[in-house]
Amino acid sequence: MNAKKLITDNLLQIVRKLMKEPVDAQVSISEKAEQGDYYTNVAFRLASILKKKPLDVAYEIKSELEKGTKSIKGTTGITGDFNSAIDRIEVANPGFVNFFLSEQYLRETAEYINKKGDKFGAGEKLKDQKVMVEFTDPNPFKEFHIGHLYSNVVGESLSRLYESQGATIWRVCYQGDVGLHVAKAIYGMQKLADQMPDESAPLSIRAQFMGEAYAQGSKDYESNENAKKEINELNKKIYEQDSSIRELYKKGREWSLEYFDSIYQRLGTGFKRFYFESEVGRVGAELVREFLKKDIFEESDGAIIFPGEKYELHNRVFINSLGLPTYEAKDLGLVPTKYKDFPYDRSIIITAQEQVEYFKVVLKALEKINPELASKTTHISHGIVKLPGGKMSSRTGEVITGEWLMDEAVSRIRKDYPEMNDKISEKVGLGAIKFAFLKSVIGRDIEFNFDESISLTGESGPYLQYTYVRTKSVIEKNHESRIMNQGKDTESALNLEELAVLRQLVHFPQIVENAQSKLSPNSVVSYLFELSQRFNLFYQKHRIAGNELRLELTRAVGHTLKNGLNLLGIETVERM
RNA sequence: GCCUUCGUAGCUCAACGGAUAGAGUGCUGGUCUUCGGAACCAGUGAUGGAGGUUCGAUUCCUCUCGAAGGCGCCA
Repeated sequence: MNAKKLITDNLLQIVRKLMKEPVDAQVSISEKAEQGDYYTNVAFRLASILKKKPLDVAYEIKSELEKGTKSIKGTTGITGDFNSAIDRIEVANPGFVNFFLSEQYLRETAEYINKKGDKFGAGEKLKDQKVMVEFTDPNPFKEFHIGHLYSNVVGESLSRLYESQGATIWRVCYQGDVGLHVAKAIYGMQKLADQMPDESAPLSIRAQFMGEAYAQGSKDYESNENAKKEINELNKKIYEQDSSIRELYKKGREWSLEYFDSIYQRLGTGFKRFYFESEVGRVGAELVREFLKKDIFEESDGAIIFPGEKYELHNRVFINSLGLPTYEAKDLGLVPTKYKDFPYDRSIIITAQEQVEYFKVVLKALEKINPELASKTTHISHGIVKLPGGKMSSRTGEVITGEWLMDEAVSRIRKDYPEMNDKISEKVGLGAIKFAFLKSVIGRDIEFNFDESISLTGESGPYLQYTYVRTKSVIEKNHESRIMNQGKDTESALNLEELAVLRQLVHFPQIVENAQSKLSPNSVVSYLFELSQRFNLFYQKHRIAGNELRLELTRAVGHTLKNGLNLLGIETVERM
């Protein structure tokens, strides 16, 4: 199955023969049909060392390869032999060596994929690895906005990519249940007490009330001196777990968490553990005080800071002058707490990019305290979701919530396709959102415009789901009409469109592996879209029913689309 | 002021240092005796600017212009 490995191994032998020093022989996927299925640029590297022309070296490599190629062991599945997998080798200006897969190999690929089914695309690179992934991180008492939704979609997809390579994943979520925002929300709850819904009210009503309460408290905090004082007092009470606010605190926290749970369920994320700031603050503060004695931290203006400036970063306060742990200290305390629960090989923390500089400092402090855990921790940042109408602000209540976006996408689908049932429109609507979020590189901002971003045609989630449905439908129809197979058609050459599809299918496992190591779900998105394009063109030009090879190919496309969409957290439907 | 990230078609996005910079959308014009038209085909159109490194630069380095984010008691 692994043609790339076959080429690489043979290439390495040749390189070793031509060169005294080891040179890395890279084999890449070609981008154009006339450039074959794989190419290597190794001739360029050799040329500068050998002081020859790249083109001459390329020809030399080609003839060496043609002279003696060996099969390799361990190539799973089909043809593990170079000569039957590779149809021909071509040299192209100014020194590329291109490899063309044989038709036999491509035909066998479709069979191979159908045998693998749901497992096609999976690898074992990270077998036995334990990875903890922290993402979404909304704050109780505040709303779940589209930024959280984006973070969730990114985190879920990265988790699935890790899982596809054999890793054991713990999804976790870290939430701020103490702090000024909570005080603001509780203040708002008190002020709006007469509007507070009953316990028995629907979740959406209670969640909406919490959003309003926070906005109210937030507004008053800035415009009203007395309110500000009062909220600061509330904040202290929260840390002290004062009985006067216990009821409201409990209620607000529960409502929020219940609401978040309903969202995770809808999105398909199963968190293994929820962490709260209230539980890691003390651990963090103790760590800071302990290492204050060892001069890792310093006292400054009554606070305890980490002197990031010593390491070309910036200073940050870990314990404020009131003696309370800041976010920094809490994050520090979170690390060993996590590790105790799940002794990971790698811990990934996903946040928006505004925390990039912040995390550099925290991780530097961690490095001084616990180098081992620091080396296992990676911070990954994603961009923010930008709205055309200006910035989103949760302080003023001008937010787009995650739920609103999901509902809006689903109702858009319902409007366009009224006969579709609710279960399907839900999957298609969420698919459109997830696709829109994952098609760009993680780390860049997303320019969000509902009409353009949540597309139902062209490069979109629904297009891929539609293509999947089409593969299913065609196979089903073929079955119903009992069109008998006209023979396996092994003699006639594959046509251009069949070739295009097969040559795309071959690369899926490599794309997945690469997407995991580069943390780029967007490369899976591009791949699946191109596969769909090729399949739809093939469908347009050729009749599938009654032709065994084409049916086999159609099935293989179906499996690949399903597996690929699954990596993006997008569900397929059988009908739409 | 300092630090980080980013400037690619009208718009939204791609492109391990590789070949003629790809898509979607928009606009123009086409395809149907429907195995699902949420489809398919053709045309249109781009690397902010100036240097440098390299066989080769959207990608790496320097400068410059522009945008976003961050910079001790928020998270």
